[in-house]
Amino acid sequence: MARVARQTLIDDPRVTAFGILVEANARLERVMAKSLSEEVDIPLVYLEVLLRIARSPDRQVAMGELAAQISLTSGGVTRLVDRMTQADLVSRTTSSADRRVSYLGLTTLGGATLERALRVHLADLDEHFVSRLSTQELSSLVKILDKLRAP
Amino acid sequence: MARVARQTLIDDPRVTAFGILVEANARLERVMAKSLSEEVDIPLVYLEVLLRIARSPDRQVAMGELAAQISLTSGGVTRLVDRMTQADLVSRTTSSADRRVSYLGLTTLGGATLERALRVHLADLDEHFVSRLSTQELSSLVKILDKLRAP
DNA sequence: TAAGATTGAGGTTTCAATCTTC
DNA sequence: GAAGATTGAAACCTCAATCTTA
Repeated sequence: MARVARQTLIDDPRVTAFGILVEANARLERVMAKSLSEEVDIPLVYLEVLLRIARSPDRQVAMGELAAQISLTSGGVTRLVDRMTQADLVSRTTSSADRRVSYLGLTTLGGATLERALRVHLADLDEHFVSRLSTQELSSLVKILDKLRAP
Repeated sequence: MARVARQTLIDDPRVTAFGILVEANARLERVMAKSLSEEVDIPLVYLEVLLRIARSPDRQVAMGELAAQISLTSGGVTRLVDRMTQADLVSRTTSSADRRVSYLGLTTLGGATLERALRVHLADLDEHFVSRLSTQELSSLVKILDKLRAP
């Protein structure tokens, strides 16, 4: 019957599974963002940017690469970096090899802010993420999610 | 040493684990959104709303409940529903029991759009989500993420 | 007074067009 | 012409204040 078929479509376990992923992610991001905003006075995306820079070779990232890593468009990253530059957290330097690309680095304040933010973030992760899972569950989760991450 | 400590903080496995969750989620949402936009001409959040309504008792949801489910503020939901009403996908009806609350239901077009969108969405899920995991991995993932979802 | 929803103001992101450099 | 980054316009969301009903 059509009605039964429609019901099945709506409650399809694949749809539900994806929904649970989205919900878990949204909830965690909300919690992390609130905490960072209150205790370090930066939005969550700032931490993501600072972290990507710190983890990059020579602690420098090209704008385009950063855009891909944090899932924003190039225009979005341009403005985001504008704000972070205004706040003296990052600084731009144009590449000497290819003057179209501009590299992003941490300022002194940016490095210090990253460290403060990471301590707050780790406490949040312990409270809302790690403590809810066993060691095995956490490693399974990472292993599985990693398969979903690559293009 | 300070330098070693900082390095460890940046590469802490808990931070990395959360980062992988965010990346996997972002990538999947991007893919799903692109596909829905191209093939059904609706944003991903429209599907989320249509689905929440269809899954609710009597196929009706209060605005506030919807806001909690899809992780938006009440103001955000008001405008989202405005747009969807404009597109004749949903309709508001004020509750007779409590005239402060307004319930959201599917229009005929909304129901048909939901069905079309779900078929596209399921194909995407198979291609980018389900096919990358074993049956066991998928069920593990759901079980683990479910623990991270509750408040 | 409190709860549910809406509105105005402000901030962030996307999309498309543009500018610069290769 | 193509790639990397930026800009203007528009879309969307949040926050706080407001309106309505309980």
